[in-house]
Amino acid sequence: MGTGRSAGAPHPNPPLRRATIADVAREAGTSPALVSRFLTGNQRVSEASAGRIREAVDRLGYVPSVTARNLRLRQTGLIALVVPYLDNPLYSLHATGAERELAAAGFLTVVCSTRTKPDGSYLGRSFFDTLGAGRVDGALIFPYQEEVGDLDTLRAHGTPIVLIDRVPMLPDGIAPFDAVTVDNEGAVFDATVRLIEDGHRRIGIVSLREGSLSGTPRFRGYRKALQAAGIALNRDLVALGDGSDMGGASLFAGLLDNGCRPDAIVVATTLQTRGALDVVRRRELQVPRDLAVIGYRHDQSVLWPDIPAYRYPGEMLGEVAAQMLLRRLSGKDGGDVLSESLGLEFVPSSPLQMH
Amino acid sequence: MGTGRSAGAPHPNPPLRRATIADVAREAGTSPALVSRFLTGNQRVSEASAGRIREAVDRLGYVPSVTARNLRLRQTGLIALVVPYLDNPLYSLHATGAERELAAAGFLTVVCSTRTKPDGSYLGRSFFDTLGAGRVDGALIFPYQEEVGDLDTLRAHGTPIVLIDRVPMLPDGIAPFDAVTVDNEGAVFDATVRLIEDGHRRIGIVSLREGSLSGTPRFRGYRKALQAAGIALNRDLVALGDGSDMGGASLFAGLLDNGCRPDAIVVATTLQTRGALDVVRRRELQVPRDLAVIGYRHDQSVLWPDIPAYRYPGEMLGEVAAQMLLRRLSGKDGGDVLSESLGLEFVPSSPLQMH
DNA sequence: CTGAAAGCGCTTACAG
DNA sequence: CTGAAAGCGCTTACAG
Repeated sequence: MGTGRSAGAPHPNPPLRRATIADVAREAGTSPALVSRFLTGNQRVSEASAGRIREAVDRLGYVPSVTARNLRLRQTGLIALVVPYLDNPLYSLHATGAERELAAAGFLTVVCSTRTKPDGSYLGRSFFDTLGAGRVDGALIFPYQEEVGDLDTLRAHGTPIVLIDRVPMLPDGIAPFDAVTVDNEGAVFDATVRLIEDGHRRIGIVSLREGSLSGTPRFRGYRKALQAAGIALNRDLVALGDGSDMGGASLFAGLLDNGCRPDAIVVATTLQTRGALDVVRRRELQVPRDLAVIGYRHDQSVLWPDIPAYRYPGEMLGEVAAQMLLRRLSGKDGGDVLSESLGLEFVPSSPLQMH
Repeated sequence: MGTGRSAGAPHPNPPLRRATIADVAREAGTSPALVSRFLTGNQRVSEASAGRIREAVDRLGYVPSVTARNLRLRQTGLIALVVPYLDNPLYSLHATGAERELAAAGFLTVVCSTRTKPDGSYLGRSFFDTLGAGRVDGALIFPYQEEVGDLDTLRAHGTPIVLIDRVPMLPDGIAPFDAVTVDNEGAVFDATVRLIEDGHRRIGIVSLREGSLSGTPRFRGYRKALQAAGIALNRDLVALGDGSDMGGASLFAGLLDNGCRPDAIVVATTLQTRGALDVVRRRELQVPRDLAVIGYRHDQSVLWPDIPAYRYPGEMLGEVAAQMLLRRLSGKDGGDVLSESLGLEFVPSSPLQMH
């Protein structure tokens, strides 16, 4: 089953010159200005003119040039969605939500992944300079810490920006950005409290590195919940590190094997949850009998075994961020920085229950 | 854990007028034409001029207007990726592969989903008309049968198109399109042959509706393999229908329950495979002991239980399609229709093996 | 190597 | 309600 290639029939090429607004005006016996007014609907046009223009448009199959319109209006009709990768379901959910909102408002969504998969290399400031050069009307950005300075470069071009998922530490001199964030601290706090209420005391956590943008709030939620219950933090029960499913599997297995004997574990990202469940399955652990596990999930994922989980609101994140950017573009918001935080829904069990 | 909102510090707005090429020319004491020649690198410029222009550019922080350039050059630097949904990993893989290739060639990728999730409604011809109005330089399209006529509308605008995954039936009068397809017939044929070689005779299939663009070649592969082995086709062993994971679960469960007693089943799409595995798990079937199952998978998916599967080359599909479109845009290909078919790799077991 | 001029296809004050 | 004209910011023959 290899890769085939073939070349078949001749390819048709339609080199027809496209009609312009001047052509339409000539055909309708009027001026380009009037045609423009009719088409944009910005000003009244007499019924007689309207009819003739309509006919001319039909006859010539006229479609306005968006590029020319954009040059004149100093806009692009484009919004960039900047994410690390596209093949992570996390980000494709952002794209789904954002694209729907933006399309409804007449914008096209440009996707840009800042790290190309193999070497994880970073596009760098030149990319943001390019984006800022009037290439798009605005940008939805899932930010990495290292990009912060470049984001300000982009903003200096006058491009409105809304951050998605988290807000990086801003150095002095960098004003805050509009942002839609996720309440990871709340979710992990909530998860830990649930486990405590179920009588667990040796509660482990698998999460991202502390000090990282995503890891810090999660760990804080865990710590606060223990603290509130008067349970001492046991470092042996804490496994922070790589966020991939492989990483999650290693960290989770580490907690099982380092002698700390957890009776419950919170896994604080979707990918790590997948990896942890792989360990659970391979070791044939009975959850929650042998061990209680609460994880993270995306909207779509099916978990097995079917543990409770917090649902990352990926699609809504893109949606809300897009709405915020559209509000910003409409100029209706004052000068205040916009900020919104989305909660994670607790899902006791997978939706796919049958047979 | 609800949804919070807040408004904080004042928002900075940088209303600076962007420098134009005329500003640079004035600053450098030369003409816009020369600045343009220097920046595009299209013609020689004296060292003296070059130096002054470089300085002026730096001093003014000049960044060329892509829109103006586009109007003049009658191009957009944009390629559309048109898919049904964005939240299906299938399509986000296309996006990943395509975006990487296109970005390397200096193009931005515009994503357009033709069906909005809730009602499955279709954007329709007007969408393709909009796209064709010089909005993009080309399009990568995952086609639905119902869109075929509209595709020709788009092509009539002169927009180069490459089809992804499959080629719809073209009515008379519609010339064929460049396309990168997937050899689903080969994969299902191969899977069925494997099962036959393992001694199975009552081999069932879960797949998409016959007559559909995706279902027809798969079923053909199944039928041919049986035929080649002299095994009669048993309609009771054939379960074709809905392509979702829910659908796959139902169809698979149907085969188990309709009395036809299959000893092996081919599941011919990724989502259906997920659903089928859900049934396997809930019924605690031992595979392959009780039943041999061969499925489909994406690059990323982890299967449990860990059955053999054919890997859909999603990312490479986007990549190859992008390359084909770029070749077409470069005008290096003659008039022949381009066509390429990608095979599905057989994966005996999941990559995530550990602990 | 360099400049003046035209033009890409629109939209919008400015007059009438 | 309508038209002539200017201009959005580039690039590229056309001259020199």
